Amino acid sequence: MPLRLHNTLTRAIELVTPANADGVFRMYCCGPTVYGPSHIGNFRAFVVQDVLRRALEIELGAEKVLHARNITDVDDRIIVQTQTEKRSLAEITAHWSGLFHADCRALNLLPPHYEPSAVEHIPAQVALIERLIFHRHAYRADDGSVYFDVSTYPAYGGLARLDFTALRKQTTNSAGEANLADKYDREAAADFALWKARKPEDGSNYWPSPWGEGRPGWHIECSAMIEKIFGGQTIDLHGGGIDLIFPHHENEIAQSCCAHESEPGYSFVRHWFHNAHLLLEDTKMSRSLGNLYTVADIQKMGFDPVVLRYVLLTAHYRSPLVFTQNGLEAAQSALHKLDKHLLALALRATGDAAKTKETLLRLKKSSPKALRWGRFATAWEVLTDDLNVPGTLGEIFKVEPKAATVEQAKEDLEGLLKITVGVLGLDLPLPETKILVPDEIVELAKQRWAAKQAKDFAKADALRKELSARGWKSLDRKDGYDLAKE
RNA sequence: GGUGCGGUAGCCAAGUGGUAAGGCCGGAGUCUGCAAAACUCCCAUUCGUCGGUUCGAUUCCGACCCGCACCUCCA
Repeated sequence: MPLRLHNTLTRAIELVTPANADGVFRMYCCGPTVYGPSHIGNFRAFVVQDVLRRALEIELGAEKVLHARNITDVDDRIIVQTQTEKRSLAEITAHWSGLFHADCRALNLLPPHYEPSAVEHIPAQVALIERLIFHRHAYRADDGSVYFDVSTYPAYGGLARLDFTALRKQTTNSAGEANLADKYDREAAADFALWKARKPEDGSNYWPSPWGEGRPGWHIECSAMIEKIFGGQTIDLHGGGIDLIFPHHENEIAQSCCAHESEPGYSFVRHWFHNAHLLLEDTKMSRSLGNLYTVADIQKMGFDPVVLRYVLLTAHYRSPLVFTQNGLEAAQSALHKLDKHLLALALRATGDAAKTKETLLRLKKSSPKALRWGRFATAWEVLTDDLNVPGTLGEIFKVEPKAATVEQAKEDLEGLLKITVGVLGLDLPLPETKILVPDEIVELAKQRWAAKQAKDFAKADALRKELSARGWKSLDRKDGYDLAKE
């Protein structure tokens, strides 16, 4: 079955296919604003987009997918930081984007083919704003800021399906606060900034423009970078968190469509792909609320990032997902189970325990598209229905790791690797975790093993209790033992 | 208030007009001195509530209750 996905624009499940004659699928995803650590809720979006990309590469071939994800490195909050921390914008954004990339690697995210920076695309943004002013979709305010005139784009609100006549009359926002329209020098509350005029508190963070010094507004960067990277043609898919539907993506549509109004039939994006949020105790995880966890926090809790990746995939991408410690533990156990299935199939396929590791490594290095599905074809079928990852996981576990024949084991081994590592990006098996054992624990364990060898079970049991009191346990084998934390 | 999404076992979570996938936890057993690991088996007469349509609804329709999100900082 070809891949089908929910499209926010039409609210329907649609086939995702490349529109262009070259057969290349072009996707753009809104990336992080690098003013602080990215949290695991941010990564839900990037993990989901990564699975989509991998699925597209399976379907179309890796060379037929182009993926762009921007870095927002100019923004009000970053500029405030340059002043409070007395560091340059470049210094701050380099620091946080470096950490972001490290987290991406830890989560096994494929690097995008393009990773444009907003600061590096200021001329492209200025050029786009000029086009909008030329076509009378934007106006310069007295202070030198430029705003998009929403009233010139009748289709505005189409993505979010908001009623703008009602919205304009609204005098309070969701929190019951007064509408902030008057704070800005714009003609209508719905108008949004394309260019923000320089203010004294901006420090050295301003750029020249035909309207005076200042900096670009947020929404224009994506429109400009998409234009630049993909040559102004319609792109196949645009992704982001559900919170970006309005106003960010709504505004992008308005900007890009108005800039192209001289081209009849122009469409900006064919398919809009939005994921629901990660929640913490029924509340959205967000930087402003301060209720966030980072990838580093998860590692400090003793979990490998692949466990987090699994957790982020346990709910369908359009459903909210509540993050809990319990969820991490369940994910770790489930991954362990998959790991066992993988080893069982590899052992059967190779018939030789010594060869399994080497075989697994070799298969993992090969292109996922080249691998066979075996009995995991149904898992893929389920995935193609709107990226139903929970359903896919169910299908994966339904396949008994006992293959009927060696040939089937070989095929299944490829299939299991293809779906888990190749599509879901769950890089199994789990790396063996190295644990530091205190000397006193090592000594107690030695004594216990000696007592056990001497068949002094009373002493051995007493020592096991000693170990337990210190939080450790001995896992005995025939020829020795391992130590583990209880 | 407007708009949208959702309420499925102890927890997480798919799904379908024909009688409930899967994961975690838990229980029983096999095997080991013990413990663990591993393996086998068990674990929702029921899908928020109340009505309706239907031979039949968890699945469709209506009402209601509850939760979450968005309504110009947000992945």
